[in-house]
Amino acid sequence: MNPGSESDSNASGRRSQSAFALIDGNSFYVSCERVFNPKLEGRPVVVLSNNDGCCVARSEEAKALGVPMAAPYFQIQKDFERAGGIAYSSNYGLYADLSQRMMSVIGQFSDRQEIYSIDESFIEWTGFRRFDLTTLARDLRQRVKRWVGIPVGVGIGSTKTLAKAANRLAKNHPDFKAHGVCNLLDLPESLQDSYLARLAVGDVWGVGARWAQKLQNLGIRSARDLKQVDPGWIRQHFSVVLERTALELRGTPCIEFEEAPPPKQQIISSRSFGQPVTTLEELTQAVSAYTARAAEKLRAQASCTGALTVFLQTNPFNVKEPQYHPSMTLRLASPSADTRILIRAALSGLKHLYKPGYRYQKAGVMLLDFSAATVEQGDLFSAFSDPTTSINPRTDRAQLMATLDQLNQKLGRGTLWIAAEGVKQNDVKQNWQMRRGHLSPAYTSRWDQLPVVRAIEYA
DNA sequence: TCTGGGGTCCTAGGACCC
DNA sequence: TCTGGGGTCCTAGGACCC
Repeated sequence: MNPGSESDSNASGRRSQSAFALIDGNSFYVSCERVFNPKLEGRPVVVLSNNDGCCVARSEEAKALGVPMAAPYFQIQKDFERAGGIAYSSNYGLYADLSQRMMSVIGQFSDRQEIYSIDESFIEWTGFRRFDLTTLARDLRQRVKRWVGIPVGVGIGSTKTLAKAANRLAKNHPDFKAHGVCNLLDLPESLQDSYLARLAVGDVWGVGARWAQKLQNLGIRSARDLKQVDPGWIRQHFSVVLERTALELRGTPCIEFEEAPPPKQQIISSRSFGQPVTTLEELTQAVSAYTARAAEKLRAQASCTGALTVFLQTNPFNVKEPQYHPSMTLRLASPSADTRILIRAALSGLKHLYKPGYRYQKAGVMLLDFSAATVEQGDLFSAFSDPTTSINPRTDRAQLMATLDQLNQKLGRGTLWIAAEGVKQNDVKQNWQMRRGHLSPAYTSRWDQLPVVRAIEYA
């Protein structure tokens, strides 16, 4: 673009400017719980991480009570409940389902959508010149609320970072809060800047706690300050990543819009245990279950893995106990996505790592070094069929895994599993399985837990 | 007693190659 | 006294995101 061209030099240059909107669900997990439980409206509500550990979502009322993000629940439980607060265990099945519905409604408002996380989505509105984007955003909000039941905020700007900033303002700034929409493109640059000046530098997308502190020490306190610093200087003193953020604040798009997420380069499956675990037998079950989960994800993106890391961990918060945090990476003879092969490798690693006498708090597996399933490399010694049978180990294996996935998808996770994952005795949970003491029903994904509507009789 | 579970990108330094 | 230059790959660590 010519430096002197209108859209480049003109501060408010709306003419051919790109336009992005960021839409996100307000306190998303809490809002999901509220959809089917309207009694929660107006009350302090938090949703907890796995094992009912930390508060990962807070309603406005809970924030007003001073519950910090990621607060360990056991530390605040007493005060919170005394103040009328309610806590829920994470019900990911429910949140994932409502997320899909929300995303598909949002997708009706543009042909370019990037689903950025379970509760956030960018859409591109570049070239929507005949629309008033603020009005369009309000329509979007209404439709999501009416059709899905989730309240959302919308921020609009000429780059993804500015759309993020606008979204922040839409939620927190009194000028926008009422309508939940902030459209920076509608404002002259001087006014934009005065709003950016109200946004702490640490609230800018891409600026974490570390950099925020360092920036503040240098006198760069707001989004506007960061916008006005020379990007080259930022690159020198921080990194090319933060330089891009600074450029984005100036209206220069540097961050790709990704309609289709690229395949993952690594897959992790790990969990903290419901209770400390000491025996190899329990660890074997847990590691097998996590490996099965990781293998399922691997197949879902049509990859094979060439290597796998197993790790164990004692509770790092328990400083009085002896700590042990070993890991081991195993290479497979040839890339695979077969749960049985992966479990075998993981368990052989586990046997090396396991030492009795520790109270283990967490275990996990990581898959790395992926290749496409379609170009799976044969192994000279196993690729040939046993001449006495008609079994082809490679294709039959893929078919078996596909059948496993189909059944578990159709009939629910846990319909078919590898015996090494263990068997519940009389429906009693194994120690390693996570605690979920405050779980709401799977309203939308289980027949036996559908919400029931009772007729109300009027006198 | 109880403290989440995923991911990505960038950089620096060392090993190694021609 | 003088002691190449350019490249790739891998790993660890540090930052960030939700």
